[in-house]
Amino acid sequence: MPELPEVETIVRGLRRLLPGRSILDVRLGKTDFIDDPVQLGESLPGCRIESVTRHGKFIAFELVRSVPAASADAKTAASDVASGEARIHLLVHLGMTGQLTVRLAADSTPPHTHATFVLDDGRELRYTDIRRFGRILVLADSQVGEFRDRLGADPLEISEAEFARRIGTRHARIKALLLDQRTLRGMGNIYADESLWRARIHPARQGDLLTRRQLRALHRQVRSVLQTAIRLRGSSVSDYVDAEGIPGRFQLRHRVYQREGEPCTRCAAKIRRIIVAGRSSYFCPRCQPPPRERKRAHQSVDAIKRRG
DNA sequence: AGCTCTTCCTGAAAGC
DNA sequence: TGCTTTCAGGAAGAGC
Repeated sequence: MPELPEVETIVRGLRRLLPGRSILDVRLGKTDFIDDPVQLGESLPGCRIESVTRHGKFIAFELVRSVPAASADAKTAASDVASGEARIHLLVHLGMTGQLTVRLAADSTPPHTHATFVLDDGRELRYTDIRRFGRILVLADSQVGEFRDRLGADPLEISEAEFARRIGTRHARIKALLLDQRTLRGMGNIYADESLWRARIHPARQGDLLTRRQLRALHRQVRSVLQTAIRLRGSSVSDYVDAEGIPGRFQLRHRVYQREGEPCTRCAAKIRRIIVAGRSSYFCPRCQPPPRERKRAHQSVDAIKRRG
């Protein structure tokens, strides 16, 4: 499943292929995962791709209209985006099984290809997504700031102090916090588990019960794991491939993810799997000791004491 | 308000 | 063997 390193790898690939190209046509299959398919089809043709960036797990294409929208009639003129505003943004989230690839128009189209952006150089940008957990939306230039602000900090850019402020003040379990895109943008299940193992923190620990030392270790390991994964072009589990259809190699470095029952590479204890925040969470029961089972009242007293 | 649970979807794998 | 059931997971929205 694509998380920050996979999306970053895809963005870097697309960045070499797309800026300068124009979108001639949009073809859609199933559209239940697209915010406004009519708007998507009407507002993109005639746009030139200026840049490709990443907001958390969203891939963002900055588009500039080089010719007037074909259907700028009274009906579509009411729409913010179609009404001739020059700069718009196409945002794509890959969900679980989404793939965004650039192929020659003549190349065969794989099943579950639900959006095809026909380019002006004989190629196509294709969105393929078996489960359709992804999302495609178009935003006016004026809406992008607000959209970004609803997401949390980028884990590669966040300072240790900001990390501690966002995580160390929260009651939720650390695994839930790492997965919450409004806290940090871009973390997913694989890198949450791998970071927690490296920082020796149990996934069910509460954010506000982590020590300063643990917060510091987690901040460091989150960044380290993500940077290493980007270097190896992401993790290919399930069906992830980058913009050129190439799989990543970080899955070979996984220490806990999908290793239930196998020995911990640090201490040889058997890796366990539990459900935290509705997600499979893999951890080493010896390196990552579980929080003590305590009654709620005792937890509160402890939390107050710890805060001093 | 803040946190957790449920739901969407498909294909792989387990179960019978 | 072959059909049926179960499960995985990102994030919106419901529920507590």
